[in-house]
Amino acid sequence: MTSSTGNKERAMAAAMRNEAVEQLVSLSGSWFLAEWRHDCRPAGLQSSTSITTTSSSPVQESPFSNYISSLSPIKHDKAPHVAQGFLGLNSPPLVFTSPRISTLGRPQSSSVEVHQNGQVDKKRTHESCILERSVTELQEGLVIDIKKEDDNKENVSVQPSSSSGCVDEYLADPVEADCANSAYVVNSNLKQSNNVLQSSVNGFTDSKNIKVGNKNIVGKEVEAAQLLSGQSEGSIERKLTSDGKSLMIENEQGAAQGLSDEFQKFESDTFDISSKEKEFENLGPQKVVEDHVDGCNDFLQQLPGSLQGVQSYKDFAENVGGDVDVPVHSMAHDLEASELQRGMSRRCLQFGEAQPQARANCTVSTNPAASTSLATASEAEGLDSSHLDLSVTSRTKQSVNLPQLAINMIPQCYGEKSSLTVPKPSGIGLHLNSIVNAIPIAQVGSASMKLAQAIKLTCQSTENMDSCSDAFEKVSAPPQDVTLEVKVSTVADSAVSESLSAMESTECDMTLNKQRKFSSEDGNSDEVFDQQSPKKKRKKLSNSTDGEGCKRCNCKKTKCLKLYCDCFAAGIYCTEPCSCQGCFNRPECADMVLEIRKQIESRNPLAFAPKIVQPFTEFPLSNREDGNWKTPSSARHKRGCNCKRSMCLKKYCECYQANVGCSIGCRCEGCKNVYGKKEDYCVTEEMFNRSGGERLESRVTAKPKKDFLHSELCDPHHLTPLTPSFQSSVNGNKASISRLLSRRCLPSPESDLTILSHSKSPRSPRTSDSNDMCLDTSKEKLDIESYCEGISYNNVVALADEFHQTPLPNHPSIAIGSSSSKARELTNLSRFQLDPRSGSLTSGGSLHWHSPPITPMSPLDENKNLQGLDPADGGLFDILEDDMPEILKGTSMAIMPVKAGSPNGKRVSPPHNLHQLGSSSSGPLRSGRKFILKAVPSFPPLTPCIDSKSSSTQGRNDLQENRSNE
DNA sequence: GAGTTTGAAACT
DNA sequence: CAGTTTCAAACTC
Repeated sequence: MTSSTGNKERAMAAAMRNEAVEQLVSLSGSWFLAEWRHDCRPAGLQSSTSITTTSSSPVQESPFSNYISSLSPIKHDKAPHVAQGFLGLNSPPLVFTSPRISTLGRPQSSSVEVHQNGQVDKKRTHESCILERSVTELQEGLVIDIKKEDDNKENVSVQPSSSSGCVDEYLADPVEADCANSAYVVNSNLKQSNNVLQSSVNGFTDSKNIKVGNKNIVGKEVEAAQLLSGQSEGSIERKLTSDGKSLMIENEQGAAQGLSDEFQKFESDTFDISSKEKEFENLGPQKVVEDHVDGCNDFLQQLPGSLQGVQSYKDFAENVGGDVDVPVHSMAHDLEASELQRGMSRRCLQFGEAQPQARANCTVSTNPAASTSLATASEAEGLDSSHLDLSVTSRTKQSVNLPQLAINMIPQCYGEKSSLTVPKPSGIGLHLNSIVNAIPIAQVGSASMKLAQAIKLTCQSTENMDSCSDAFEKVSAPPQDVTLEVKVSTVADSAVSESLSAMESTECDMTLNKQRKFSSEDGNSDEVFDQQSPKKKRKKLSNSTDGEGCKRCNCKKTKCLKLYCDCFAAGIYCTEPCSCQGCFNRPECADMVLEIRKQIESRNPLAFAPKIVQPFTEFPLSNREDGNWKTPSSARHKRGCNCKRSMCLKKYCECYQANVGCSIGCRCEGCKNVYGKKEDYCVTEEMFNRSGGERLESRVTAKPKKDFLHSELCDPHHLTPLTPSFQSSVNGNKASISRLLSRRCLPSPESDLTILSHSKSPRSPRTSDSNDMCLDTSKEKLDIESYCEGISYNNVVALADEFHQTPLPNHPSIAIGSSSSKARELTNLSRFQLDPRSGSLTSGGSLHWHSPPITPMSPLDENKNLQGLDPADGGLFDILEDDMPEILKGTSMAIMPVKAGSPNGKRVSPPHNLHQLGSSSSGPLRSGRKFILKAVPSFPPLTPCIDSKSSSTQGRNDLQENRSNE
């Protein structure tokens, strides 16, 4: 009887689900759902409907499946991959899944919600009716199915979940669902681990109580006399799962007097009903739960005798939480074995695979508390991991083009939400995993998994795609996105969960929103997942900050396509650790990223230049005799900071954050930078001026120090003193010179530094080459030397490479620094992506090099660079400087520090002086570059600092000495 | 974990 | 170009 009825019920449930799905679609009005339904649902539905093997088919059928199939790696991976990912996710799945599942369950929950809204009464009545039916049917073993049908009718969503009798009922009633979930959980737990069960049990006392009670009852029934004679264990389970209600009914009817007896026994048991009830209430934060509970309670109440029975059930359930669980599990186990494999299995199985998980998920989602309880820390971690895994996979797939279908299907997925979606998938994954782990049935699960992955991928990819397509449009419509995300996730989940999930997923979509509302407290699993988990990760990771180079961003609105994003600014793609939302800074969106970069560069060619530049020279200044430099390193912030309140003593200050001292370029107020005060820097400059004052003066003349540093320095010409002679030489060897220059100039900021270094560095006389080239002044030589010292470009590059996390392919970022091998610097360098090839930035001047970042343009080979650069072209030099390793190697020289570093970003036309100089020396320099000067405070070009310096430092003296020597 | 502060980036 | 707004990180509670 039961088996046949169960089949019928299943069929009914499937039909109901389909209808429900359609209804949901219509209701939702989201084309997405419709799309999904058409494309995917069939498979999912089928799977759901057809208990057994649907899983695989659905995947294939769905576009997603195609997509997945297209992705060979994924395919392979899918099973394993997904499984793993899910597995990883699995742990978390509880959380995720639950929400999703809950959403799935939600249908019920939704219905429940409706009930809450006012349909509760209906529900109760309905339940009562159902119960009555069940009473009769229970005997037959059909009760559950009937209920499902009823529930399905009323609640579109619910039934799907309940496809199989027991499951259906669980699903149908939120409470039941919860209970079912708990039961499943328990079962799964039994299969998987007791811990989960306990957590679930603890979390869902209500549902558990009910379910457990039922189960227990059932068990008792079975034990007692197997009230349902002839009923298979599965049927029994179904009855049990169906709810205490049915049991109650039975009790009332006396059909299951044995049960009643048992109930009485339970009552007699130590269980405190009141406490249970309290728990129940507590547990019932969610409307659904409450509704269920209420409904159950009401129903029970309606049934005079039932109440006690119910209470007993509750108590029993509680007991079950502890003692009962085991027996129940054992029972469930056995039953599961039979049922799962049988009819129940369908739902469960299909679910099955997903089922346990799905249920767990459902429970979680439905019952926030339950979810929370269920989600153990480990699980949460698992979720995170799963999430990570997903992200990883997505990345790995980055290149993969999502099928447009998928994209089309999920147009909205992109954007922040996409990110959200990802997690959900993970959730799915979890389900799958759990399924896989728990139940061998994996096949279906795998299929669903595949779908889920595909969906995820599509979502992500779509996001990317969309983002790409949309290009720069800002992500918006958060609300929609959310829903979409939910849908997506739900879809994925559904895929995972299979047929049931399909229906449920749609419902879930519907319900998710509600649930989220409900569960907002819990934190929407999805959202939480998306955000919180990332945050957590982020925090964890953030500490590490990738080891060094990479910071993890947490962008929410910029999509990681603006300089606000550290990753984007650093010319690297966002990575897993990032907790950014709607991130487009991914390989998938390389085109988009490039465009944006170009745009930004167009506005500020140096936008992507390393912020921290090491002076060519390590600067004598800092470490050298003078000792004036406090900064640990000679490095300085290219643009300088603009701190007003932090006094450059907090990480708000970019200089401080980079562990570099403030420089002239800084506009900070009250600078107390421990790494070097601006004043000190000025002093050094002064020294420089004095030592090389001539040059400086020529360069600086009009500009404030900063400007001076930035622009002038950048300009080789400015450096000029050298220029004339230098030029001559330069002309002869543009390339060489350019190289040299480039080196020096490397980073604009550096340029400043370089200049300083020049002035300061007097001491090191190193480079023979440099000597050759130029340098008129010994200083220059020194500078060069120092520069050479500090930098071995190659070293730098290597370091940078090492540190590269995810260098943008083309990113030309220059690692200037080379300076010594300081870890910090390295890190800095790592941040900047060096162009491995040339190491140089290409572009002339500020302009191009950016493009490279993304695109591998770097083409500029050194040669090109050199050529392009022409010593004359200051801009190129500036930019290139950094890059040119060869230069460093080879010539020493240089002198032209051009730089680029435009200080705050404002562009400055090349200083006239420079032009003059440059013109004389080499016109090109001037033309090319844009000088970005921050507003230089009104420093008299050098003077103020110089003045301050007066006291000054040995460095100056040294310089003077050097000069004198020369 | 949420809210505030800070300063860079972006916008007008 | 200056001023304002937006943004994300850093910081505080």
